[in-house]
Amino acid sequence: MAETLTTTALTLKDIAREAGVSLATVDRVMHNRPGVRPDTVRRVREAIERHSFQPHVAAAELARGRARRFAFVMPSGPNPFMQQIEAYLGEMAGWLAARRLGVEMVATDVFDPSVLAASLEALSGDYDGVAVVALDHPSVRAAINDLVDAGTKVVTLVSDVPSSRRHHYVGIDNIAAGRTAGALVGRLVGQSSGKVAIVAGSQGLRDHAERIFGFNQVMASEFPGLSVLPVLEGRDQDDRSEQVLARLLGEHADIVGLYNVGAGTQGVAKALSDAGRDEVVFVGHDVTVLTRRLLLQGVMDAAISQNPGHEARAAVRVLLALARGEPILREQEKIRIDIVMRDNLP
Amino acid sequence: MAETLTTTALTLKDIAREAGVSLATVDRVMHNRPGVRPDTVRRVREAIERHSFQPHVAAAELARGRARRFAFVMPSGPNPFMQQIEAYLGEMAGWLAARRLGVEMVATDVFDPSVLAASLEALSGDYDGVAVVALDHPSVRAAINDLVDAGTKVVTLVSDVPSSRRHHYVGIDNIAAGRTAGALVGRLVGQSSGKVAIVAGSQGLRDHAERIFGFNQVMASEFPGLSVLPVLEGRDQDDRSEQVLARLLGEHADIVGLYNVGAGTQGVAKALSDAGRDEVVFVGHDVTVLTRRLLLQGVMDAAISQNPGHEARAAVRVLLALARGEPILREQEKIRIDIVMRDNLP
DNA sequence: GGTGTTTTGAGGTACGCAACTCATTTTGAG
DNA sequence: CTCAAAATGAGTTGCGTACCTCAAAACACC
Repeated sequence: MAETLTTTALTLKDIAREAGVSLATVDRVMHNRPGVRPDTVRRVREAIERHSFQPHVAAAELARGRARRFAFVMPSGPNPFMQQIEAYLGEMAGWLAARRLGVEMVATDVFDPSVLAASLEALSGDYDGVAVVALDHPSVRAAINDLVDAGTKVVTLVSDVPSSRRHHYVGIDNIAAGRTAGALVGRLVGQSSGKVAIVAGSQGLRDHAERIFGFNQVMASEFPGLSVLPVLEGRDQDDRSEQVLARLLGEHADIVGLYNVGAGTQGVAKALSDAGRDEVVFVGHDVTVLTRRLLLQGVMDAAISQNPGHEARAAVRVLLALARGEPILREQEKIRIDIVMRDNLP
Repeated sequence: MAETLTTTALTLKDIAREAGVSLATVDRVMHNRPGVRPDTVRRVREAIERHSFQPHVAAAELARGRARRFAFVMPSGPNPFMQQIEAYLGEMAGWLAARRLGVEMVATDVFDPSVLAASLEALSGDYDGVAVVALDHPSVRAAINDLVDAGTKVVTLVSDVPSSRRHHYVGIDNIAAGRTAGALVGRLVGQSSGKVAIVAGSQGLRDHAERIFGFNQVMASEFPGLSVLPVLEGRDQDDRSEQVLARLLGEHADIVGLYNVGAGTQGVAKALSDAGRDEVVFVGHDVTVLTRRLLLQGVMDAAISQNPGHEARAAVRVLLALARGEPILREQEKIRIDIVMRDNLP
């Protein structure tokens, strides 16, 4: 009836006795320190295995004394999504303090590879872990690898650098996000013909490119009657997004769907309403004060969201687990693609 | 440029010096032990506030010695959702062991108030925390309150008992879930007239009743052209759900939408396909092996999901935070209503 | 057998806090 | 002013690990 999921209550001392060695030797084995004969190592390892011994995380943490420092390298300038991440880190202040974790924000121009790389290099040695919103570029990749080689734990946040040796990526699968957007636009349009517009920040950004790729995939295979117009680039700015979209709306009277890949949402919404085209199915990204209002007003039909709070917390937890040498709860740290409509606004 | 979010590195000793008292007195204040003058209490509290001092969680955990025990009271019998929760707890085994947390599963008949109440009473005194999938019934409420009075931390899981004094509810807002289902059915149907069917387990179950309420709310206000048929009760069983739905489909040729509130999904799907009505928009709950397949096949159009892994982990984290007297990260522990379609299947 | 090197044992300290005891000081009532 | 009660100080122990030193033992090599 009552089934226990955990067992351990042993200490290092028990392992030492079990393996017939002293505490010091067990300690050497546990931390891969030299000076233990291979045969002895094996005996100790076996004793650990046999009881599936786990060091008491509280004791380990206390014993090491030294506090840990993490750095979050984020875009400078006003970006609502990043501000939310920062805000959530602020909310964790108590949690962090109780664990003697120091988290520092480092603002930099993440869109300039050399500047970003320099910022990363500057962190070397001072931090136990670094979370970075990274551009995928050779010099950035090299900077990340240098950090890793120096023993710093590195996670990429929101935007990945898969070719680097970063330990983990905390963010969504952007191709799947684009596919989801495509499925939503297609389904919500609910008719078999018409045109669909895409507004992106830049096709040079990895995440935007991936989203567009996924979007087109679904449109082509599942909604062949809908024709996708060439991608507009709004540089994630409101005014520019508004201009390019307004022109497009003027040229095509039969636009029935719109996918806004990045930011600049305010401008997109304005172009739509100024043109009197509120009936166009409008799917965008992220739940912010603005998109929340647009959803409630019915201007936006759905938002694809990656929970910034979850990303912030996941990044911290992953860095901490990496630093402690603990396994990562992959399922927990996976960032899900949320579909947010008016009625499930968080 | 680099902005620090945390400060603390103080110890109890520093607070004692700061307040001009001894360690013993600080300890008395921290743990609300008697024998300290109100004025002294104030001085110590102020010193703690001033530096926003937080006890080192690792040191505190280590010092208390005793391991913590939590019990999960779950429905007996095969229930995929509950099995998933149990599985996720299993995945946390290492995490739990490293923190010397014992988690035990207690299977019981949660649908029988007296049996459930008795199971809860039996736990009294043995556990630091209890998570329970609870029926909302006076005797269950009383049992929960008794546990709380005995100092045990109690969280309700999946299904709440709001009238009890449980410390926390880990689960979704079921009215909002129903509203979300309504919005999806309405939008995906994409036409202004037709009938919509509802299959529920029982209208006596709190969560089902709430979902139906939310669903009807949205249908009435936003999709007046769609008429909702009387609720079918399938007792969460496949065969019964299939029978009642098959009969209804025979009676109404103009059913365009279907909301399956609880389990019995297999039967619902079978009734639909046997009747050759695959075009009906079908929205249900939870991502299981079955619903995943149905979504991929296009039989189901969307699933409203509450992440069971998140619920399991949140319950453990909340119980631990409660037991330690730590604040709860509400944003983190809030269970979101996920909309899952084919392209964002987790 | 002697020498030098590697491996191991033994032991200690520190980490920050909880929980406790016991002695001492302060306070307030009579 | 006295005495008991209340308040406070001082100190101890233990939690399980990390990290360090020093000495002893085992070993390899000539």
